[in-house]
Amino acid sequence: MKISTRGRYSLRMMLDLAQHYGEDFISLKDISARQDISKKYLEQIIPFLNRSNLLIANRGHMGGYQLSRQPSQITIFEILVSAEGSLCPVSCMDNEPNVCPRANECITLPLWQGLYKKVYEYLNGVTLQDLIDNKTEYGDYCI
Amino acid sequence: MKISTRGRYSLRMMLDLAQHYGEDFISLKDISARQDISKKYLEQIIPFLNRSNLLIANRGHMGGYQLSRQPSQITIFEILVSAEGSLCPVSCMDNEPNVCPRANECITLPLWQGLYKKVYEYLNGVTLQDLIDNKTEYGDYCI
DNA sequence: TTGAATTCCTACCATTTTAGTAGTATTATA
DNA sequence: TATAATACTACTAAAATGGTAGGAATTCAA
Repeated sequence: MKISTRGRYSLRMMLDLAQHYGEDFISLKDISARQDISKKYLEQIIPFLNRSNLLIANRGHMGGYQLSRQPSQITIFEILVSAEGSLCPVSCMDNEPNVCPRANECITLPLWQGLYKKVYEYLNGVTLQDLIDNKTEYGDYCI
Repeated sequence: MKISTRGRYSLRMMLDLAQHYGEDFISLKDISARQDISKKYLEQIIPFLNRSNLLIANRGHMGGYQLSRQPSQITIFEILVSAEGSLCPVSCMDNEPNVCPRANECITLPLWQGLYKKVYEYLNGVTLQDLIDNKTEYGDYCI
C-alpha cells in the first residue's frame, strides 16, 4: 500500500516543471540537480508521463520538457496513474471489471471499490498548482 | 499502491471467523477449505493478526481461532495495519514524523498526509459486520 | 497414556518488483 | 559539424512477494 519511488519521483519532476512553467524547455539535467535524483533514473521514468500526454518533449540542444497543460489543469491522480499504473487497491479491479469469477459473491469487493473511490476523489481534487500554493487540506495523521 | 495477498487473505480469514462468531474454535484447516487458500500460507500469515490481539488462539485437538471481539467492534483498518504494517502511502511517514530532513520544506508531504487521512477515515469506518451485512458504500469506480 | 489434531516456529526457495547503472543511438540546434 | 540533449535497450543487485516443507509443542479424547 505504498507509492513507489517511480510515483514519488514522477510527482517531484512534474512539480519541478510546474514551478518553471512558461519558461523554455527544462532539461532532465536541471531537474536531476534540483531534485537530487539520478538523471539516468529520471530518463527511465519520464516515458511513462510522456506517453500520457502530460508533457511536451524536445530533443537535442536546448531540448528538454514542458508541461503540456497549465499546472492548475493537471491533477495528481493523472500523474500517479501514469507513473504507477492503476491505483486500484486490488489487482482484480484492474482492466475489465468482474474478471474474477468470484466477483459477484465477493464480500470484500465493495470495500475495495469504496476505498478506490476515496483515493480517486482525493487525488483527482488536487492539482500541481494546489501543491505549489500549499492549498492541500490535511490532518496530523501518522501511523 | 496495492494491498498484498497478506492483507487480502487476512481480511478473508477474519471475515470467515466473523461469519462463525459465537461458535467453537475454528481451525485453519476449515478456513483453508472454505476460502481456498493454502493452510500453510494461512499459518504464516495469522501470527500478524494474533499479535495485534484480534484473535483468541487455542492449540491442540479441537483448537483453532476465534475473534477476540464482536465483528462489529473490529475495523478493517485494524486488520490491514496488522497484516500489512503501516498503510501510510510513503515510508517517510512511518515511525517518527519528520524523520526526513526535507520534511519541513517538502511540498508533497501534505498531499500524502491528506491521502492517508482519507484512507484511514474510510477503512476505520467499516467493520467486519458491515461487510457481512453488505453495508459498504461504494461507487462504480474502476480505472 | 497414547494418538490424533492442531497451532507454532524456523528455514528455505522461486519469482517478481524495485531501484537503479551503463552504453549507445538519435535528434536538434548553434 | 560539434555538442547537448532525449530515446532506447540491456543489464544487475537487492528486496519484497508468495509461497512450500518439516518438525516441535500443545491439547484433548479415547
